[in-house]
Amino acid sequence: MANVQKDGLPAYKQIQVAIRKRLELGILKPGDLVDSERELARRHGVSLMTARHALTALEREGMVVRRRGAGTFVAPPKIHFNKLMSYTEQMSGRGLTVSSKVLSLNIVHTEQEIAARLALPATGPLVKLERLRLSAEEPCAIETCYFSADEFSGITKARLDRLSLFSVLEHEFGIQIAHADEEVDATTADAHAARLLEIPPGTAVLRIRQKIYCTTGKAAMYVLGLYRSDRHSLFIRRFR
Amino acid sequence: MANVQKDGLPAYKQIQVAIRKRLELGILKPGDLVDSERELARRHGVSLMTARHALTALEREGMVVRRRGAGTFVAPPKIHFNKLMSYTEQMSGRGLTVSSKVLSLNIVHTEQEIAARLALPATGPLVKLERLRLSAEEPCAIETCYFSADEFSGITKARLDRLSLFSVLEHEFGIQIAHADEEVDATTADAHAARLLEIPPGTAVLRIRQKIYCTTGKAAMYVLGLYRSDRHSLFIRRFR
DNA sequence: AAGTGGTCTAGACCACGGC
DNA sequence: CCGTGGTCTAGACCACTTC
Repeated sequence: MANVQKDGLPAYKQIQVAIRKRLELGILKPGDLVDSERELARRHGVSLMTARHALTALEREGMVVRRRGAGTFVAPPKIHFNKLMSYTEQMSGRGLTVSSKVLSLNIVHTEQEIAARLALPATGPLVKLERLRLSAEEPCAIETCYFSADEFSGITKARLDRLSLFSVLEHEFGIQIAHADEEVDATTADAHAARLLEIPPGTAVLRIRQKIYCTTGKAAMYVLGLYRSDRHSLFIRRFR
Repeated sequence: MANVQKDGLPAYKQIQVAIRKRLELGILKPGDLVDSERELARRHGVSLMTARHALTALEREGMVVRRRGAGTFVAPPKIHFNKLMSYTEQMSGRGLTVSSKVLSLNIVHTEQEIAARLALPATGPLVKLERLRLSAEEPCAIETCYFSADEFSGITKARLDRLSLFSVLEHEFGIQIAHADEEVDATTADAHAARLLEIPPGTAVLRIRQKIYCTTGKAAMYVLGLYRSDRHSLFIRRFR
């Protein structure tokens, strides 16, 4: 049968990878017509539903646009909508060099509200990791992460200077990150944040509170981020 | 065959409606186990893939959470993630009464950048509709919409005071809205905006620029929104 | 072991777009 | 008209969770 996954990757994801590669190589350019569902199915030796699955997911990422009767087209910009990526991943995907400075890393017992959001005991020990994110040597964002100290012990300061927190969690702790629910609003930088971000106090910044879930359905991490609004926009795609 | 759509609604959407109704009636509460794919398929007389489609889409809206091996559960909050809704629709969905005040409604020829974003001629006539959005008599947002004056002529000031712009476009102009690409950032209210929103100048506000597309793939409208950050949060769900 | 979601097949008909 | 995406069938096996 053709549905044997000889490698670990499902067929529909392999199709996505193939399309993404054609985009990176410049074979496909924005506006171009992507192979139709039937064409993809034939070429990859899969059924229509599988080829369809690949394209539908790519559309939700904003990579392609599908139009009934017309075809599937490569979307204009190179922005990944609705794609959960760590700061490191997002920025390096745009060719920007990023670095992080760990401002503080300690264990707290007093953040009852955040512990509750992670469905942990109110006084449960939490790792609180505060990092300043820099891109091209300029401070851009402050991210404060909270996660269970019991589950993720041994996260060292040294690692997080260069590695993505996501990759550390995924590779070294075997966590599979599934999705994040985010609350976005605007606020003004207080004195502390303004000094770190090198902006005047009272400047508007984008605030994002993330609750990150893993595939088991558990909330694994809570992140509070403050982003310089002159350096950041959030791109999202919403469907009717 | 069972796949005849005797009414206009596809089977998978009918299943969604049924689940949503059970939630509204209180039969289903957050945390509850939703019918499994097989159960839904049997009950609605559809195939597994169709029942599955219904649940998958509900998950992307944040209404349910799916866990392999365990089941599908009703998600805790009552927030619709990633669901494109007009201001009117969003607010009335939360039981808030909204009203709009049309600040200006005229035709402009000078907004070249916005015309370009809508793929219209640079000097093409654009309807510029500026509205103040109020919720419970309090000013909450300023929304400035731009759309082609040629295509959408006859939009009257009177209608837009109470009707959703989306519903006017969809019902009276036969437009089917498909999705919106949005750019979100933070900025400070200038004197004009601050006066209208009744906040001190310099307050941080959430700025959302929307490009709204219809099912034909055409960009139908461009919207610039300024939202009081003490009254608004944007909720989104992103996937890995 | 039983039940769940995740992937997949090999077809089908429909609605729509462009020629 | 033909090709496209949108919906749908009636099954199948796998990986996983729960008991």
